Formats: sequence, C-alpha cells, structure tokens
Amino acid sequence: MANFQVPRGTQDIYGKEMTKWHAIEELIRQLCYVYGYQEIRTPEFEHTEVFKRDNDSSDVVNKEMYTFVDRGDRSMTLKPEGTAGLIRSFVENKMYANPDMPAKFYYLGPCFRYERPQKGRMRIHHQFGTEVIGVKNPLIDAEVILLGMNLVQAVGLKDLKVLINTLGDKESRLNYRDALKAHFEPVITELCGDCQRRFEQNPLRILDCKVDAEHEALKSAPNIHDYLTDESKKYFSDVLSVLDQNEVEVEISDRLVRGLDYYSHTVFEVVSMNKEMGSQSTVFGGGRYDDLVEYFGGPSLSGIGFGMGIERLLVALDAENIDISEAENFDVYVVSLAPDLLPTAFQLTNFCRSAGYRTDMDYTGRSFKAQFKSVERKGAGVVIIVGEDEIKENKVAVKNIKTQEQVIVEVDNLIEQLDAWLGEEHECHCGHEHAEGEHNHE
RNA sequence: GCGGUCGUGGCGAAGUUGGUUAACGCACCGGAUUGUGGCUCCGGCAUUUCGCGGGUUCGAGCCCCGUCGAUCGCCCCA
Repeated sequence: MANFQVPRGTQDIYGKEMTKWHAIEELIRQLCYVYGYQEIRTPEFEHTEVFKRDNDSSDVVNKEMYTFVDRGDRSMTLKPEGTAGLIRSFVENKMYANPDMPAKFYYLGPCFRYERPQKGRMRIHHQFGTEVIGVKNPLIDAEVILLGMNLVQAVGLKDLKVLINTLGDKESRLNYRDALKAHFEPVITELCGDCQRRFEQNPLRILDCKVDAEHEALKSAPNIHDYLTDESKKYFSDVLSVLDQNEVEVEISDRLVRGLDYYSHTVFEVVSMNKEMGSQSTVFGGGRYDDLVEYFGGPSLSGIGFGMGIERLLVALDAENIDISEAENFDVYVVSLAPDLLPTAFQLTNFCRSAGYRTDMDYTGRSFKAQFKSVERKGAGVVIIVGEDEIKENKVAVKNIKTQEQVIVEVDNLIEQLDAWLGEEHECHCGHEHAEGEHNHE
C-alpha cells in the first residue's frame, strides 16, 4: 500500500504553528538588521566534500548525512549544518576582499540529518545561524553570543544557561590531546566501546561520555586549561570579561567540546534547564574556527558563529508555557442574507481588499447564524451585511463588532466608513516597512 | 544504530479475563430564533470503522506476527 504519511522525522507546519514561525522569523530579521548581519542563502545541497572534510570524526558528517548521486554521477549531500556551505560561498565569491571586516552573516533554513527522531530532533530541522568572519577579537566572540541571547530573550525564554569553554589554538589542543592519550592509555580497556573509538579519533570527546562519567579516569582527567598556551589563555579570559561587562552570565564547562571537529578557542552552548526539554536541551551552540576559510582555499581568516534550532526553540517555549502565536485577525467579513446576493458580496469583498483591508466572506450561503460565527472565529472587526432591501438603494449595513454600532451606508462611502473604524489600527498591519522607531504603539 | 511505552472521528478521550448499536466531551452543521453571533434547548455528526498488512478464533479495537509512525531513555546534536 502506498505510504502517504509525511516521512519519518519531518512535519507539516501550518495554522497556529505557522504564526509562531512567522513571529520568530520576524524577530530574527529585525535583530540581525539591528546588529548589521546580512542574510545569506546557500544551496540546500552541496558537493559532498564541502561537508565531509578530511579526518572529520563527527557523527553528523560520518553517519547522518543525506548523500545521493545525481544524474550527472556527482555525489551530493543535503546540508546537515550551515557553516560549511557558508564558508565555501564566502571563499568562492571572494567576499574576503571586502574592506570592512569582519563580514557578518546570518542564515535561516532547513538542515537534514538522518537520525532517529525524538522531540526536538528532526530529520529536517531549521536553523537560524550567524557567522562572523575576518576579525579575531574577543569582542566578536561576545557579540555573537549576545546576539543569540538577545533573540532567545526577545522570544521570552528565561530558564537558560550559557555554557562556555575554550579549546585553545592548535598547539594547545595537540598538547592536551597527548596528555589525554597518556592519561587514558592504561585504562582504555575499562571504558565503553564508544570511548575506545574516541580514543583513536578524538580523545577530547571521551570527556563528555555519559556511560563512563563515573569512571575514576574521567574524574581525574587532565584539564584543558592546564595545557593552553599563554595566548589562548588570555584570549579566553578576555572573552569572559567582555561577556561579564555586558551582563551575560556564563558557566565555564571544561568538558564542553562540541560535535563538529573544526572548532578552536571559544565554544559555547546555550541549554534549557527545563526538564520537559529532555535530552535535546541545547537551544543554540557554536564556536570559533581558525582553519575553515583556509581549508576552502581562502586566506587565513578566523570565524565564529552559532546554530540555533527553531524546532528546539519552539519546544523550549512550550516547556515554559510561552505562547507567541499570533491571532491574524481579519479586518472585515462580508455576510449575505440570501444566496443570490453572493456575487454582490464578492464585489464588495474585493472592493475592501483593494483598499488594503484583510477581508473574507461567506461563499456558501449558510445560515445567518453560522455566518456570524465565522465573523467571531476570524476575529473580524467589522461586518458588512448585504441585504436585499438596502442593496436596491445601493446601500449596505456595516456593523462595528467592538462597539456594536451599526450604520447603513452608500456603497460608495463604504471605504470611508471602514477608514473611520479601522483606519488607525489598520496602518500597523499594512505590511509596509517601517523605519526603526516608528513603532510607537504597544 | 540500541532499549522501553504507545497509535480509536477534525481534536481530547472511554472501551482489558476477546461477543457491539464503537461511550462521553470539544469543535462543526441544522432547527427552536424565516434579516443580526457569543447563553439555553432539540437534532445531526467514525456511511464494513479503531495507523497499515497478515494470522489465531464461531467471533478482535481488544490476542499473535510483521510494518509504518509518535514518544521516552541511550547515542548524537540544533
């Protein structure tokens, strides 16, 4: 039998849920505008090698990618994350030639990962992400975190914690890696299978293993902070002090290493403390990368960014009982008192729409009572009642739902009446771009 | 990829030592109220139908197998 269900780990988004997405997307665009980050849209799929880089050990890249061969025999991959494609584009379009560094970007779109779905973990999920490339300065690290926190606060989340750590520069990491290997070598057979694999590929990841968390060797493991070069140490403490100056509370987590292999220096993760988030508690996370731009053939430039899961954000909002859905009420609803008046009602509807009023009508000739129920459901502020007697004189009844006031007006004066009742409020829903500061209502 | 729980109308949800006409609530539609909604009352609302496909049985929403999906934990991450 044909399977017409949505594919596993994907969803249809519509109705009330859609209005939440609109609200979030609007906040994102506003915020990025204020911060001066420009939107960039890179393809939903890329050549596989854009994502699968040499000696990458992460699961995202090695086990979860949607990879396929296209009709031209090329290996393509649906993007599992936002950074790689963006850096590829940055280099390919020579955006490093921009005299005003750093370059600041944001993106918003779907990511694809073949995983076993859970709440807050989808095979298609949407990420809002930022990347700032070209200037390596603790101020930038702080700015990126600030931007993310601003969004999360604008949306109303409270129950959050900012975890931060540093992986240091390459030299620091190599030293630390050697120290870890030396430390775990004698006991490696006592650790879980995953850890034995990590020992070879990326020993840093043994540190946040939950299976072996209680093992003596993990508790006594060397700390990254003892292996940082002076420069790396200073960079991290500068990041912390900038965050402190700007009133971002953070928790230093020396076991935070993150899943993608390209990070260096600052890494961070903002997690929800709410229990209902379950094991998918990271709302956004990211870090700095020193070698990625060069890897893609560009100059040696450092960058930093984060990815934020929109689905996760929505789960977190739910967990904290925050409803950001929007009513999307109608301005006008046109009611007809007899089925043969429907064409006239339709003309009036279009008349109102041309004037910019969000208008709907009854197309089915239902009972008057049923039509009025629609008025309520659609949240219309004004009802136009098309009746036989009035229409003969080219008039209609117009009722203001809020005040219950009802008048009979000439069709020619209809819009005038709507302007009088809805005019002021209406300006705010016109969809035109307002300059910042013009939004004085609220 | 591993383990547990679950899947009944648009939604919520009864239904278990397998015997039926598949409760109830919300929403929706019609009427009481033939041109003015939100309250009340009356009526309608799963047309072999209980995610899908097989099996056991005289008989299955309830039992068995498979499959698809959701969910929780692990893993991983946004």
